Amino acid sequence: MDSIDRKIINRLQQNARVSLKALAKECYISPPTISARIHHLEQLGIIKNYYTLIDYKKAGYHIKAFVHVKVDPKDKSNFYKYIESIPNVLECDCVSGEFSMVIKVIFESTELLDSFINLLQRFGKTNTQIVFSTPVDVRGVSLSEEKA
Amino acid sequence: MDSIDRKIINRLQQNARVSLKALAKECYISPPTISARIHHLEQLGIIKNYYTLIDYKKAGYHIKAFVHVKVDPKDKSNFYKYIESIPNVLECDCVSGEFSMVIKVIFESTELLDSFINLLQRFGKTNTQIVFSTPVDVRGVSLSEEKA
DNA sequence: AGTGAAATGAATCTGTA
DNA sequence: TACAGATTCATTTCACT
Repeated sequence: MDSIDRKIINRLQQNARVSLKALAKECYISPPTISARIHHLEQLGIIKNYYTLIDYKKAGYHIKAFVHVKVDPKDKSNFYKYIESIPNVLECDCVSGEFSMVIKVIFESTELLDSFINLLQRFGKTNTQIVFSTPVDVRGVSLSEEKA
Repeated sequence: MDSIDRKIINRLQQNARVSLKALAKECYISPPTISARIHHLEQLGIIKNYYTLIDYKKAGYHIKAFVHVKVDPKDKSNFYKYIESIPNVLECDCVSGEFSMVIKVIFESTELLDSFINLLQRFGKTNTQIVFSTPVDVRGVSLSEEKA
């Protein structure tokens, strides 16, 4: 991981569909080298996936929420299996604090969110935050492009 | 938005770098048509961005956390400007409940997270959840490909 | 690791239905 | 809206530094 790799990663985070040619120009190295570096970063697992961000509201998902669940440690593996299988789950993290799980979900309506929460109750107490607006939408980090 | 558009969106969410040719084959229509549909979806704002998901730990960001902040409504616009400018912020949502803001952040160390939280105090009371593990990492929704 | 030139393969443009 | 064929453009391979 040198400064060129970091520059490549930064550009790919901003736009995953940027061409090798454009990257080559910006990094002052040739397209074959860019290609080789990207493959290397993929192999190392630093680049995990190329993902398309869509407007969920325009796709009919009007409700976004963070659902917190207090899951008993012994139910964790069942919980993980269940939560993975729900397509409405956009992310799930195990965190410190009273509620051990944070789940980011989207639903077409509050009714569907409600029935999801009801199903979750079997794993433990829940607490839900409805999202009103998103001042900073899903984005990547800018890695420092200094030599370091 | 017909079933072909939904199929295109689903594939792009799984892999933003899939070729038009591959998409054309899977949707049983020609590459130029795929291209036109994608441009149309971009124009409508349904497709917002193509984004690369990286392994933050491997990039040196060992700490991920959700920071909740109780922001006074009159400070909101200052808060938005500030939070937008911090590269460590991966997402920020305005939510219901006692703490009006949820910020997803990554940092190289707990010390850097701590100094960020200190700076946030000027906007209001904070509460932080450190992420231990991520059972479901950032992903998209599968839109139904049925005719509907 | 890096390159330039050739070969391959993909995306766009033009015509047309 | 959709297509097929021609052109343009990007990506990969390869021989070489």
